[in-house]
Parts: sequence; structure tokens; C-alpha cells
Amino acid sequence: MSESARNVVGSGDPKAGSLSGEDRIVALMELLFFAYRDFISDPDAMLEEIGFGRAHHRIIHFIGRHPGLRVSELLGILRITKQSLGRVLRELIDRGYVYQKAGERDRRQRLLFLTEKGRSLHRRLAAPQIARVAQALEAAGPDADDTFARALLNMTDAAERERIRRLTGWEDGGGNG
Amino acid sequence: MSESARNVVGSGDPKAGSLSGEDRIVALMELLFFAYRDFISDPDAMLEEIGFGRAHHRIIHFIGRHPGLRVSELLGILRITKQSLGRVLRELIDRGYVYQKAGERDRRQRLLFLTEKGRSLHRRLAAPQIARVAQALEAAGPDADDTFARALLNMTDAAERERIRRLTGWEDGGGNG
DNA sequence: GGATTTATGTCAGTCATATTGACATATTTT
DNA sequence: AAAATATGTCAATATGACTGACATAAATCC
Repeated sequence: MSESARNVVGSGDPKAGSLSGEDRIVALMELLFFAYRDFISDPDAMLEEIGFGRAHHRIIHFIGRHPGLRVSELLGILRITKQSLGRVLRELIDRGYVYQKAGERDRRQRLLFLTEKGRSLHRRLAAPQIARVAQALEAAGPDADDTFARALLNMTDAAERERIRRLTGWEDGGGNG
Repeated sequence: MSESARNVVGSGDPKAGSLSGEDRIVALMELLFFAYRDFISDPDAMLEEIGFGRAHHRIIHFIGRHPGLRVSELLGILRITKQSLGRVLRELIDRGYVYQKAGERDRRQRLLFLTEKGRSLHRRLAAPQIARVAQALEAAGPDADDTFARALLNMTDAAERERIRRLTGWEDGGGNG
């Protein structure tokens, strides 16, 4: 059962290609690595020009997608400490991409929003990624997006799935199997 | 066309859920982020205990999957500099997880292999990830693995796809659209 | 066979992003 | 009033990346 002794064979499996069983899964894991690597390469290049990094991108993205996000929610999403978030968020605020507003019901909260400058950057960063994913799903066949989303969601920690489903707004299109 | 003005509507799209168009793609991008985040969380925890990081994992993985890998190939796969690889690879060699052997045809090459200790770690790190992906694909429906693989492969830079296809051993199962 | 290129390694310095721990402040809840 | 909560900040440290420079051995070119 080690991942070296079942290559190329297929052992009667009617599935695609020459891989079967665990090797098939391992190949998918590598594809996930490469896909993610290239997925972040476009914004990475843009960010470098303005002296930002991936951390800035993630923050810009989630604030842009979820205006009024609380700091504690953002910490939970990114799974980093407040000290790590602090420095990057400070830069984004100081350079005019993000602003904060005290919560109305709870004035301890600092709700996060993008400025117009922030929204503009958000759009520029997202554009190549949206194009990349859209093209990939079209090329993957009809309803690939549903299958892709289900696979990704089921790959997250079970305890988090409901929260992620709500956050992303994803609803299953039925048609499972 | 900005990603704020088309939520929840659906606009007659027969597709699943309440999202349509660009918002749908953006939701998928977030799912990709969360899936990847959780996908690496299991090995991350194990690595921490022995004083290794993600960089060590990636190296262990690719050497384990492709024994005899050349240093230059590994650099290309990971897209890092030789200086970055150097320190981490040195640790793996010094602590007995990896060994090198000069190439027979070209004795400048240092072919990379896992020791038994390295293979053992490789297996332990991979196990939870294999389980996670296998479960996710089963839950995503029949043939989800083909669709998933096609989507991921098409998400990589086009110039690299053939190389990645060969490296992972993935072959398309036909049945596209 | 000497010059050049290639594959790899290494030293030194820097940067981005993460960590832990401690402490501060404002506000809400008990 | 006391305690808990949401957030911010200071300081020290670790990891993993970078650039640039230089070194060595082996292969290849002319």
C-alpha cells in the first residue's frame, strides 16, 4: 500500500488514464499544488510593484468581498495572529487602501472597508485570477464548477464547512451522485 | 461588471445556487483558498513537532514521488532559488532524511533520494492529505476526480501544462464536454 | 586541450510574514 | 464596580524567500 508499488498498472480499473488508487489521489494533490502556485502568480507580480505582498492581497480580497468585516472575523479567516495582521493592516490603512469604522451596535469593533483606491486595486488583482478560473472551468466541461466547488468545500475541515459556505455564499446545485 | 452589483439575483441562470457570473467564480476562488489552507494544515502540525516547515515538506514530497530527481528539476518545480533550496535541503540531508548520489551519465548532477527515515516521514505526512482528498472527491460525486483534475490542470500556466502532466503522470480520462 | 558552459554549492545580507508573550485601551456585559 | 471582550501595540524571534557574488567539478565546444 505504499505509494510506490502501484504505478502505471491500472489493474482493471475502468477509470481514466494509467493511474489508480492512491497514486491517482497523489497526482491530484500535486495538481492542486501547481494550480495554487500559478493561481497566485499573477497578483503576486502586480503586488511586488507597489511594495505589497500576499498578505496584503488576502486582506484586500476579504475586505473587498465582505465590506464591514470585523477584525476578529478576518483573523479567523486568515488563521493568523492579530500581531501578524496588525502590521499589514496598518500599512493598508496608512497608504489609503482600507479604512475602519466603529461598529454601531458595538463600538469596540473596528469594521473594515476598502477605499475607492482599495476597490480599484482589488479589481485589478482579481481580474487575472477570475479569468484564469473561468477559463479553467469552461475547459473542464459543463457543470465543472459545481463539482469543483463540492470537492473544494469537502476538502475543508468539516467543522468549518458551514461557516465557509455562508461566507462564500456558495449553495450546492444539487446533482451530486 | 464590478463584483458588487450582481449578487443573489441569478438573472434566470439555470445554474445552481444563488450566485451567477463573476460572483460564482469569486466564490470558487475563496473555496480554493480555504481548501488549500486546510489541505496543508495536517502536515503543518506534524512538521512543527520535528522542527521542519512547509519547505521541507514540499522537498520531501517531490523527492519521494520522483526518486532520483535532479536539483535543477526540483528548483523548477518549486520555483525558488537555489539559495532558498540550499538551506532546507542541507537540513534534510544533515538530519538523515535525504541523500544525494552523483548522476552516472553526468557526474555533476546530484540526484536526490529519500532515506528510509525520509520515506517514513513522507508517508506519515501524506496520509492525512490523501484521506482528505479521497473523501472530498467521493463526496463530490462520481467522476469528480476527472473534472477536478482537468480544472486544476487548466488553471496552471499553459506553457507549463505539458510538463506538469508528465510530472504528475496524469492522463485525461476523456469525457470532457 | 584549453576555453566555456553547466550543475551545483555556499557566503553574506536583506525582506516579508509569521510566531509568542506582555501589556494598553475602550467598551460591553455581568 | 468588576470582568470579559475587541482591538492595538511593543519587542523578540523564526522561517522561508530574495539578490549578488563567488567556488568547484564535470561536460562540452572549437
